[in-house]
Amino acid sequence: MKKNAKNELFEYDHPCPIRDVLDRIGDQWSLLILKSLEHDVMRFNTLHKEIGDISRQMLSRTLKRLENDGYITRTVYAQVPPRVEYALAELGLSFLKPMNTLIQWADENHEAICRARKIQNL
Amino acid sequence: MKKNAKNELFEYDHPCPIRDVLDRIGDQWSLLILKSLEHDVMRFNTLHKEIGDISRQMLSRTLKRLENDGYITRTVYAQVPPRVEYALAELGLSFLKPMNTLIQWADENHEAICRARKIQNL
DNA sequence: ATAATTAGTCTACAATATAGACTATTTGAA
DNA sequence: TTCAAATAGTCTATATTGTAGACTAATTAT
Repeated sequence: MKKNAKNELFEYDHPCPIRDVLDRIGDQWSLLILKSLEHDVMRFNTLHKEIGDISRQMLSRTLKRLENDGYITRTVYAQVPPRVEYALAELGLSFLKPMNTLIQWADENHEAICRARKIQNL
Repeated sequence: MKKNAKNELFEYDHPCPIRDVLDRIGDQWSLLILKSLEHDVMRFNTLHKEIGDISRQMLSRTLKRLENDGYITRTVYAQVPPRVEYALAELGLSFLKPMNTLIQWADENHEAICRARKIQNL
């Protein structure tokens, strides 16, 4: 078990970096959340509405994981009703580049995939 | 509902290409499978062993989806015991580029993520 | 007094994934 | 002959995960 810069214990789950990163951002929601934060700081409910079909529980969990991994920051303002803002952290910012390469590919190949895809319940 | 080149009906799920692509490859296993096929054609059981912690059912399902979307091909040889080979199709091949950009990022930032990460059950 | 607002949490239920037994068919060994 | 081995899955009972929507606390606006 190792320690980070702040002398906290941290995990080093997989010897394989791909696995380690994918286990976190390779889920249904992480990329969508990061993409939503690309241009703006966002509040919880705004994200919830923007993404549309995520449950509050999953949004909450995914945000916590992303924060814990250093992709985003969470800032609480001492107000009522509460104001909590999520923003990309340095790591999240640097992740935009490969993520957008992926998204660009998706854009370019969207039609090809739709054409290849037969109707089936898979 | 539209038709593809072979005059089959196909789905065009989302107006948003990112969603449409992510719904398919943004799961726990697709990227790992595609990565496994990068250099070699592979058989079912070989993939199962190589990935290690995927259940046969999920491997089977994910392969079907990847095939259905045109990322991979499935070739059955008339032998006993059966021989079924999975390989990257054109779309899967073209997907390697953005995927490897992502993987390279993962490699480069693996340590930073581990350092940022505190031990928690998230 | 009451409603509206926010960022979540909680709970009962629904959907999804897992492990591991099972299948059919042939070859090769005892 | 009879048995084991091999392959590509499927099936089923169980375990894990996700969902919808009610709920909370605190304050402002009506």
